Amino acid sequence: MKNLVIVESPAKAKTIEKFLGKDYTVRSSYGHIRDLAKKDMSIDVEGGYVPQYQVSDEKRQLVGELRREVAKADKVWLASDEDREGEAIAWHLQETLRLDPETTQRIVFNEITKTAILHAIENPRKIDMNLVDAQQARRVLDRLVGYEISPILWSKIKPALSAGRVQSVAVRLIVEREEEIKRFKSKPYFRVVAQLRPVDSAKTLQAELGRHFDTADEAEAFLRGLVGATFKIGRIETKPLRRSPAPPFTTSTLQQEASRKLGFSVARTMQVAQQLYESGYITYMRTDSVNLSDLALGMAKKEINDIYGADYHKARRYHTKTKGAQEAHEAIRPTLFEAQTINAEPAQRRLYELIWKRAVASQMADAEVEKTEMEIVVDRPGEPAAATFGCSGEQIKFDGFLKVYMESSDDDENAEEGRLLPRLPEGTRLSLECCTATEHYTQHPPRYTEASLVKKLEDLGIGRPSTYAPTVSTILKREYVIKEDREAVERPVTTVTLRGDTVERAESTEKSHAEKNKLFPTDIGCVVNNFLMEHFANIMDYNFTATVERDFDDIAEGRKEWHSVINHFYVPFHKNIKLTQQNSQRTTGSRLLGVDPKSGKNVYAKIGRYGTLVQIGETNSDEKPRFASMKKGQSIETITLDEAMSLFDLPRTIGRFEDTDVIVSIGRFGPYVRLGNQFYSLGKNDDPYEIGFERAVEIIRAKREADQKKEELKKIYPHEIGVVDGETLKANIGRYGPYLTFQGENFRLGKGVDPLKLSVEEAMQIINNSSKKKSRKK
DNA sequence: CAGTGAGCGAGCTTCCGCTTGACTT
Repeated sequence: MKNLVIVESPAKAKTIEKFLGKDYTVRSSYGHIRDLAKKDMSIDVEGGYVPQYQVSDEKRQLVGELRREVAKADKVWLASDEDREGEAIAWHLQETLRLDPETTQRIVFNEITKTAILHAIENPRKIDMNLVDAQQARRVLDRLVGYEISPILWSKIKPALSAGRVQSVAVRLIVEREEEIKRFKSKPYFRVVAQLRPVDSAKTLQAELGRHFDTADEAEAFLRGLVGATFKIGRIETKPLRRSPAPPFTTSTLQQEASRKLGFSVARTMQVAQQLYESGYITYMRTDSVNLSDLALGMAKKEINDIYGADYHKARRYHTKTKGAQEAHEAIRPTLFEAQTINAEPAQRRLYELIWKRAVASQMADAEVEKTEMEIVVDRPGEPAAATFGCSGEQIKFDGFLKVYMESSDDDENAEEGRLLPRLPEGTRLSLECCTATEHYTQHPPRYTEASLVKKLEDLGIGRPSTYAPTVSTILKREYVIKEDREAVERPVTTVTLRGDTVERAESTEKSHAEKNKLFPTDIGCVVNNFLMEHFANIMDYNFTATVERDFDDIAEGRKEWHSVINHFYVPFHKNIKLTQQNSQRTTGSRLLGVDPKSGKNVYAKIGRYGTLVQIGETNSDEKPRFASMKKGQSIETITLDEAMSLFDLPRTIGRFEDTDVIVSIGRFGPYVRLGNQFYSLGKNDDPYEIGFERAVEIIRAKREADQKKEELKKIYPHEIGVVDGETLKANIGRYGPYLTFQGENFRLGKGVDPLKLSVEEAMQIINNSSKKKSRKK
């Protein structure tokens, strides 16, 4: 009997094939094989929302191969994931491969072990059409929303913009956070810290006053009142504290920790995780589950017992609280817990170690901490109300999981270090060494990083593990948001110090927090967001996804019919689309900056077809207005009239070289120097408004030299190294340096390898070592 | 590839979720 099993991922197929023996062929569908056609809506709205599905060009060959496998097989098993999308993949396979629903077996397993798979094989079922319909509703809704709103943006704001259930809400979060920050008024306040010395002790104790002061004067008055005061230890409270480890990684928590601890972007995290997955080091990296399989629990236990001892082990099962989680996979964990680290390139090794630590720690004992809080009572002469200072200390009694892993938080600056307090009895008298009031500023709410945006989206139940990274890419690519750094700014701080009987004030500066890789909304992002908020408030509602997800659940449970759910949404939505298209004005975000002193005409900043621009004169006047694109970093809201006027300084003629004008300007692809009809791109640090003649000529010469080098390389490459099995083996040169070509495939060369000096044997060795592609094909 | 933003009009852009290669101006 010949069996064909189809799963979603090729790496999974490889593993499963080993468990099933020679009667089973395991193939992969590589995700969805069919989807709505890209062009047009591809939904017959009038005919009752019939989706028009299509096998895409990239999947056509695969579908052909699967058809041939089906023809050879007696029985077909559809083993895609056990969730809405997985069920739909199975159904699309059944339809496209023309499988008989009566004989086709649908199986699911959420653990890749022999027992789990054999158990699945023994318990096949039919495709659950309710679940499929829930997916169809999800798919159709997203298409309707995206493909009906986007064209409105093209006509009302700018071409090639986009809107969608997920991306538009992501942008909204960033725009609103920026507005919050703009509204935020940073206020100074004074923290008072005292250095106290217990009698007969050399060691001082640091304690902080329980309240803050608004002004230096108030702080000073307080400090003066401390002159002649007596200090003694009041209540001491010691309580045991337990800390528990965080659950093992999901996609979103991995992205957050890799961002905080390793500085990875979410895309990089996913790329490296994919490599680890394909090399068999970790389980699947796109998951919303915190569950560990029994196998994993056993391995973790053994590993912890071996390394740290049985005291450090505690079996724990975690449960997902995430909204809309589908839990088709395990949490992200090492496949083999015994490998504490791996021999791989640094990024892979570091991410792996992070995953290992988090997974292992999740099965370890609580940390036991003793927390001591000490109150210090101040008796001031002539002052009836007592002032109290406080200090706290921590002592780790048992480190437990902390031995392996500590989760980071986004604002580590405020992390309190657990310091130890001296053991002193209540009532101990203390003498005041000094007391300082230091000025601080209240902090605005933090801007989102890629990873904290993902966390927020996950909290709202918006988006899926497979789309977090692509969603971030989309809103960056559309230029709704940009990733930027903000340098720390210096601000004045006053400190007031009491030492002995004298109070002194000192002025100094402190630096605010620098921000790195934070997400800022752009002008386009803000204008699009305002437009969508005004006309499509329901789609922009943070609860929109959660609400429709409830409908999808109802469909999956058979309580609702999907067409009627879509109809209920679409009728008012489409009416609104038509109304908005007819009635809303073209939106440019235009702002009047002032009057051009030369012409007396109005100067505006606004969004144009190709980005933000500055305009002198009226659009609807007889005389055509003058335009200039804005520079990177400028925005409609903040650009000044002077800055705007200076944009018209280009093109500049800065001298003559080789009897030709040297002209500097900015083009479609950035700033350039032009000599006749030859163009030379400016460097990253060159400012076209400032650049001088000498630097321009330097750029021209450098480019010519580089071009000449390229010409010479072209003469050398492609370089034939030799002939193997009747196929020529060549070295070629591309954008990323030299590479090898053999049998129609390309192979990377390591750094420092001179392709011209390679022998045939050496080259073949490089090919054989790096050709994972080939071994897979065979 | 190197201003285009007026006006004319053709043709294009766009969603979310599932999954990996392919790729050297």
